[in-house]
Amino acid sequence: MAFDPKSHLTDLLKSALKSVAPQHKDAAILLERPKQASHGDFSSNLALQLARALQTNPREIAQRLMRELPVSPWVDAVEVAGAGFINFRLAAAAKTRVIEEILVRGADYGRSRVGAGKKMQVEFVSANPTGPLHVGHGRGAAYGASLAALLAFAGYSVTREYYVNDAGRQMDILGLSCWLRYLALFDELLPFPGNAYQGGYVTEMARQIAAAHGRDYVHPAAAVLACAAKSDADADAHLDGLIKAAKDLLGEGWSYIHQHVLTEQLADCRADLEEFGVHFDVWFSERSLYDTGMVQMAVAVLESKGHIYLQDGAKWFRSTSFGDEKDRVVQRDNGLYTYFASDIAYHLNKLERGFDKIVDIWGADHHGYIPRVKGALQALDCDAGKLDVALVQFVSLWRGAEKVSMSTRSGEFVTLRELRREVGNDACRFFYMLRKPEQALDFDLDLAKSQSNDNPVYYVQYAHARVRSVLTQWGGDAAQLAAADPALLTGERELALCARLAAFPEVIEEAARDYAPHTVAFYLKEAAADFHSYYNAERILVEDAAQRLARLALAAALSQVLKNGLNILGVSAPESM
RNA sequence: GUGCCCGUAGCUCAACCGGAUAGAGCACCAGCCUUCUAAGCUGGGGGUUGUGGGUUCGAUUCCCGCCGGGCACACCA
Repeated sequence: MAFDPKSHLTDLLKSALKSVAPQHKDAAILLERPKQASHGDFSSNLALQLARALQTNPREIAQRLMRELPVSPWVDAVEVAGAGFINFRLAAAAKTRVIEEILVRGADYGRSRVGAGKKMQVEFVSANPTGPLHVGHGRGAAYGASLAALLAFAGYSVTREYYVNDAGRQMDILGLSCWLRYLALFDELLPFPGNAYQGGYVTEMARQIAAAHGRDYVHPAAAVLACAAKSDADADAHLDGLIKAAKDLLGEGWSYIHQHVLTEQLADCRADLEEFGVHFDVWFSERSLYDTGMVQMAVAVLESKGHIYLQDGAKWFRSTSFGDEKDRVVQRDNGLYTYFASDIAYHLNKLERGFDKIVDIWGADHHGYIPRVKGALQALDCDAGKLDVALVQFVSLWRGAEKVSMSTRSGEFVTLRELRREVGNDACRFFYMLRKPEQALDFDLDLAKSQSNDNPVYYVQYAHARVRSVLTQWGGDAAQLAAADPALLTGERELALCARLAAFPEVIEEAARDYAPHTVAFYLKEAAADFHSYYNAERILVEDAAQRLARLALAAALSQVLKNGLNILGVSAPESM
C-alpha cells in the first residue's frame, strides 16, 4: 500500500493518545486539511474533543499530545495553535510522493476499497415511457450515472437499473393517444382529449403504424364514440371510456398498438440516454411483477402478517403503523392493484436479489412516498435501512433572464435531446453536477453554451488539454516520467498542487459516503484552478532536464486526476481544445 | 393546515459527519500574450450566513419559534 500522509499522522496521534489518555485510546481521530495555509498541511482537533472528558484545558492536552508524538521523518513541524488545534507541517518529500503514486496507478488513482465489494443498486430515471425524456429526467440521469460511477470507483459492486412502468394506465393513455391520431389519418375524426398525450411524437408513431399496417386498425369514429359514450362530464372517465372502447373494438390489435408505442418509446429513451453516456445494467419491467405473481404475493404476505384491512371494497395497507400519515390502498375495489402495490413487490424483489444497499433516485415531488415504501418493507420484515432515497429537485431552464415554461402533459417541454443538441453532452453533464441534488437547479442555456471562462466545464477540460499539449511538445515517452526527482519540486504552487492531488482519494470517499458527486465537480474546478495558476507562474519545459522532468511529472499527474474525476462525471477529457 | 427541501457577497453557488480570519465564479475596477493553448493568470473592493432564542470552549452547520420561496399531501403513476 502506498504511503499516505493522512493515515501516517493518524497513527502518530493514536500513539500519543495512548500515552496521554489511555482510557480514550479509541477516540476517533479526525485530521483535516486547513483552509488556511498558515495552519499547516493537516490539523487535528483531538485535544478539543477530549477537553470535556478529561476536564482539562484543551491547549494543555494538545501540548501533552505533541510531546508524546513519535518522531517522523515525514513531519517537519508540529505546533499547538488556536483553541487547542494540533497543526502538522509535512516534509516536502511527504507531499510530492503522491506524484509517483498517481503515475503508477493511472486510471486507478483515487479508487477506493471502502465499498468492500458490497452489492449496491442504483435505480434512476425510471420515467414512464410515454414520451421523450425532458430536462428534469436529464438531471436524474446525470446524477444517477455519476453517483453509480462514483460508488463503483469507491469499491462498491454497482448495478444500474431502470424501472419501466409498462403496466399502468399511463401506457394505456399513450396507446389510445396514438390510436386516435392514427384514426385521424384515415379521416375518422374524434375530438382529441386534452388529457391525452399531445406531443408530435404520438402522431409520428401513428404514421409508422399506418405505413406498416394500412387500415388494419381503423374503426368508424361513430362506433368508437358509441362504445365510449357514457360520461362526458368527467374528463378522466371519458378517457377511460375511450380506452375501453379501443380495447373492445381492437382486440388483439390493441395489444399490438400498446406494445408498439411502448417499444418505440423505450427504444427512444434508451438511445437518448446512451448518447448521454448513461448506461443501465438492468431494465426492469413492472409488468413482469404481475406476470410472475410477485404483486399478488407481496400483498398476500402483507395480508398474512395482518397489515391489510378491507374498507369500501378496497384493500388498504396500514402504513400508519410505520410512520406514514395515512393508510394506503394497494388493491382497488375494481380488483386492480395500485402502483404502490407493484412498487412494494418491486422493492421486495430488489432486496431478494441480495443487494446490501439500494438507492432510489426520485424526483423531489415523490418525497411523500418514502414513508409508505419503507413502511411496507418493515411490514414485510425486511431491513428498511437498506433502502436510501435520494431526492432530486426540479430544473428550470433559463434563456438569459427569461424562464422557459414547461408542462409535460401539454407537450410544451424541452426534451433532454434538445438540450444536449443545444449545449453539448459534456456541458450538460457537468452543469447538472454543479448543484447538490436536493437543491432546485436553474439551468442557464446561454451560459452552458458560452465558450468562455464563465463556463466551468471548459475551464476544467482546458486544464487537461493544456497539460496534454505540453507533454506533446516535450515529445518524450511517458515512461520516463517515473524517473523524475520529486525533490526538485519546491515551489509553493507545486507543493500546493501536490496537496490537492493527494486529497483526491478523500474527496472520492466522502462524495461516495454522502451520495454527492457534485463535490467531485467542485474539486475538479479547484484542481484546475491550481494548475492554471501554476502554469501562468512557472514554465514547465525549462532548459534544466531534471527540473523539466519533475515538472512534467507533476503536470502529468494533475491531468490524470482531472481525467479520473471527469470520467466519473461522464465528461470527456480532451487532448486538445 | 400538515410534512419535506431551501434561505450565505449585487448574481449563481461552496464550506470537509460543530472548528481557527465564512470561500469560489460571474459582474465591477486595475494589470499580464515576440517564450509550453489568453476557453488562462495576478491584484482590488464587496458579508450582522433571512430573523429571534437555545445547546457549548466554539454554530452557516445541531434544537425550537417566526419570516420568505419551492414541492408534496389520490382507490394517478
